[in-house]
Amino acid sequence: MFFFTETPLSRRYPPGKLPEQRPGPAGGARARNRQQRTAALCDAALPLFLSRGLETTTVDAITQGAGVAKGSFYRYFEDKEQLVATLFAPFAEALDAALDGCAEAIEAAEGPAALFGAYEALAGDLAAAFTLNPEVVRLYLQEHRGPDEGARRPIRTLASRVREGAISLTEAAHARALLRPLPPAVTALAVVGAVEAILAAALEGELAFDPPSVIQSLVDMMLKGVAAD
Amino acid sequence: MFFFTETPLSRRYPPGKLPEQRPGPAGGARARNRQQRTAALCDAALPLFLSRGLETTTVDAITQGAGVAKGSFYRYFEDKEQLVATLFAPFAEALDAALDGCAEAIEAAEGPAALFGAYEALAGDLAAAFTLNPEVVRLYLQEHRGPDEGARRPIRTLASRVREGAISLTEAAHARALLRPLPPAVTALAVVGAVEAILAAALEGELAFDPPSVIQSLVDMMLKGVAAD
DNA sequence: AGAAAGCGTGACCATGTAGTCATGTTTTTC
DNA sequence: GAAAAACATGACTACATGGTCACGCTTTCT
Repeated sequence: MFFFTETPLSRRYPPGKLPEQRPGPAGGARARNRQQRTAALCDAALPLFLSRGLETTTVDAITQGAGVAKGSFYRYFEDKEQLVATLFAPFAEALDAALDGCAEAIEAAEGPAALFGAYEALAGDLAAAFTLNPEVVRLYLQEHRGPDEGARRPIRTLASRVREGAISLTEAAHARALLRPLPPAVTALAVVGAVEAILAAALEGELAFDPPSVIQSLVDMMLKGVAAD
Repeated sequence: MFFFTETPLSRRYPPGKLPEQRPGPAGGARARNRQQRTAALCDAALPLFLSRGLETTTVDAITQGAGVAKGSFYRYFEDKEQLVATLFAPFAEALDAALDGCAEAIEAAEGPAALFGAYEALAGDLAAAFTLNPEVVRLYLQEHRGPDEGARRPIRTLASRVREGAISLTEAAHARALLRPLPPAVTALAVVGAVEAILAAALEGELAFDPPSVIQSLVDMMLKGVAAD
């Protein structure tokens, strides 16, 4: 029954940097240790990124937080950018899966009911991805419009995928006459922006409503604003 | 006719730091010089903030960009935070005026037509404020969700005012039964988020439509989604 | 006019940071 | 079991940055 006790794959951080000649056997001491150290560094970095900002957080602060020596950081990561990429990898993977799944479901859908079902499934998948590690989502919301430089690059890449995915799904809905005759890009970006703003406020504890009722209101509002009659 | 050649007051940066004993006569050499230097530093800082980020931009880079010695920065500003506050002052002033004006117009409004007029006027005022200095708006969009620390503090303060203003205006509309029965805070934040997302995309040149048609689509979408039938 | 305050400059200092490396230990591989 | 590779550590280097300051010039004020 070991597979029940394993962390779900999508929560696991991938390795950042691998040794050339002797990475060690899978499941061996080195692999286990690598996983543990990688996770310790990422988990120590995340709250620091949130409280001080991505660029102003130092490698020293991260290693101190993780309780390891500075040299260890550079054994497991090339630099801060690679750590950030690692930190976002599980979320990025879940997001891609959700977007791809929705695109396929739309492709296969026959009637409007199946189409709405595809979007509903997407919303559910996204909610699950957010719940996986909400702090990572907070970091995304905090940094995703900053300059595409250095450690922020992986976040900007993710932001591009979000925008492009939203636009392409909106175009699919538009092509099936599910939406009012507005430019799909405008519709998509407005919806993404609205969701992100609500999400940011909710994650900061600035919304005095329980999540289900907020989601209900948001979906209601967006359908009215965006969907064809 | 000198008042026609003056820069509009709202475009002028206020002084950052003032000398204690001899600030000099208004309109005198010192006042003129102070204005010029303050503006040069702010104008040099803005593009650097946009390309490198607020926190990673150094005082050295700013003074080099402005073509002045480092010591001059510290004569006119306490630190980077005060420069940022100065940079946003004209925009913050215009925003406050627009919000206050709208609140007053709502207070005085008798019928729904006057209310919609108030919101239209707000939209116009905001558009004017954005046009005043779009790069400042870009910087706001880039940084407004970062940690409320150091140089970013003035931007976070502005962001709070935006949120609070939007919520309070939405509550006013809600109280007059202009909106569908959704929580005003959710409605307000969603609208602000949608506008900000579209604005960000437009300012980055990522929207292949002319501004008027985008605004038309956005208003259309939001009214349908938010307004009572 | 002359004293006092403000201004402009860039060298300078103290501090903090990214990244390296020599050393000793553990794991892998054969 | 022994050689080679990987690992953990923290001192160390090289450099960048925030902020200061002494000096010479300009403006203000009386």
